[in-house]
Amino acid sequence: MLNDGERKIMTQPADRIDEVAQRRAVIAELKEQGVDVFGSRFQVSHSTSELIRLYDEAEKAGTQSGMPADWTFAGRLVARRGHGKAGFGNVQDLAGRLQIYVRKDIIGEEPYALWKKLYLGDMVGLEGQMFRTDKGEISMRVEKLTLLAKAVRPLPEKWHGLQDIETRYRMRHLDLIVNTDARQVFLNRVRMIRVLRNYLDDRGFLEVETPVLHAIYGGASARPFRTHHNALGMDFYLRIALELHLKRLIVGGLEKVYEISRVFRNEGVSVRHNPEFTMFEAYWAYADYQDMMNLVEEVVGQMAMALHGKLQIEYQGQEINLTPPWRRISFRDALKEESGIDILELTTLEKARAVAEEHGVPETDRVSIGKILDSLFSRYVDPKLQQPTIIYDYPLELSPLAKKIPDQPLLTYRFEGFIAGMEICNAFSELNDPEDQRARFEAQVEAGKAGDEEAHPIDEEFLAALEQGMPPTGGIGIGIDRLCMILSNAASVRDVILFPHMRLTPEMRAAAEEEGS
RNA sequence: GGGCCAUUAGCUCAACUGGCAGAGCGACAGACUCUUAAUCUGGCGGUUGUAGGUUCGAUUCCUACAUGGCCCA
Repeated sequence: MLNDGERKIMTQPADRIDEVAQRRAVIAELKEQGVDVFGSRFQVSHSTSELIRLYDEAEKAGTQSGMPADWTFAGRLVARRGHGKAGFGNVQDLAGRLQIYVRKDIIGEEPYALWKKLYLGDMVGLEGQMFRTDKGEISMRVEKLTLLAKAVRPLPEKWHGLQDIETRYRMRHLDLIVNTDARQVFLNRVRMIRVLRNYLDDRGFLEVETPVLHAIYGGASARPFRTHHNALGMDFYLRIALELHLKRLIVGGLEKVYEISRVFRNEGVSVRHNPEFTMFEAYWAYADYQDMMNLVEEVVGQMAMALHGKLQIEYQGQEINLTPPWRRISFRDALKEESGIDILELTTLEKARAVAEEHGVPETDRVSIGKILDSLFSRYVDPKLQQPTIIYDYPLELSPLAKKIPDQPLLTYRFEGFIAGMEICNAFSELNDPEDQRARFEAQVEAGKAGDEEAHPIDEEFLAALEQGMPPTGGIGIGIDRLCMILSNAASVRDVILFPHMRLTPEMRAAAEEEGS
């Protein structure tokens, strides 16, 4: 199978060989000379930033002349400036970049010839002596140069870098090499999740793993993906939430559990939606939704401190203040304030539909009171919730898994947290009355029959667990991707997902069809 | 699902009203032992997203499609 470069060579005269072919030719030449072009283990003694810091400290102590000449580091050659018998380069590792100074009279004839045959993008290991150049840059004077891997493909342009958004998502490795801010986002993400784990582990929560393949989907309002198990001869759904299995563990006496993992929702892709995304859910026996409000405020605050060292962060040009407590307002009051609609007056589907029509709710959303309320709320209230806000006491119709408020038959102990107009968490005092839960499931089935495609079916296994007796429990789910957007100032969810889902390119589709036939 | 915009050299981008498709970087050949977007000299590099249409002539105008982006639902 020919690659693009090779295909081009065959249609071009010999003096018009493209860059990839040139690089392949050099690799062949080096192999001929016995050079290990794709090297093996290399002992790295320091990172670039450590080397710079250590030299800087030695200089301040006046001991730099006694520094060892056998320190090593490794990385990708990202810039090079030649001078005939000497040259400078910049080598990048995860920690940063370090300038290297390569002299023929130091490393020798043959190694210098190898240096001349290096391309931008090649992976190298360096050993040498730290020093400061006349222009003042801490650098390594290379004593030994080891080729660790040749790059067949060139890097994106060094000054403007990789701008093309599509290529950044499809070829994330290039994005990570070239765009330091992209790399920073994913380092932020790692740190965020570490903070979250530490927070929960410190408080005695158990991290567990529950099935991804579900015979019956539930725990959220969403359309599922379907897949098939050949040996069992049955269809499965990819989970849309972690909720129901985790609550079964609460019934089982695990008391405090959490899971951080992928869920799948069969919906469109957008700036805020990827079909698979990372969900965090925690359940805490004997607690309630008030405890969950404190939890989310604390943990998000700790994340912000870990990433930015403060609770005031900037998101898309506006300052967001994450200092607890966040503004708290009930669902009813929030909707009334922004639209004048009082949810307690929408007691029948007819009344709700009339209001919905009046406010221009699309017909497809007018299938149930729940859907209508959801639609009205998203339109009038969501965009107003820029500063962190907790919206509490959600309508019953929207909350099939939350406990009712005793003297408010239409409301539940449920809240959602919003930042920058985005829903970032969803929590409730969990419904633990199995009879009530069965009735809620049945209402979902009715909503499904009425055309709500996001309604879910009855889960008998879950009900059997509830019938065993579940302690009163507080539960919460946090969408990690959106929180990462906010904490990393990313406009699109695709900027915080390493490999966001994209349509097939025509070439990929052709290859897939060939494979399938 | 609807609207708008984009797609030109490996990368980042130009090309006036329809009239010979250009530049910078990278890569190639050469010079250069403190440069850092190194510099200097020389040559190379194109199915203008795909398929049609209008035209003497299309990167440019029209249609459809593909991919991406933005806005709306």
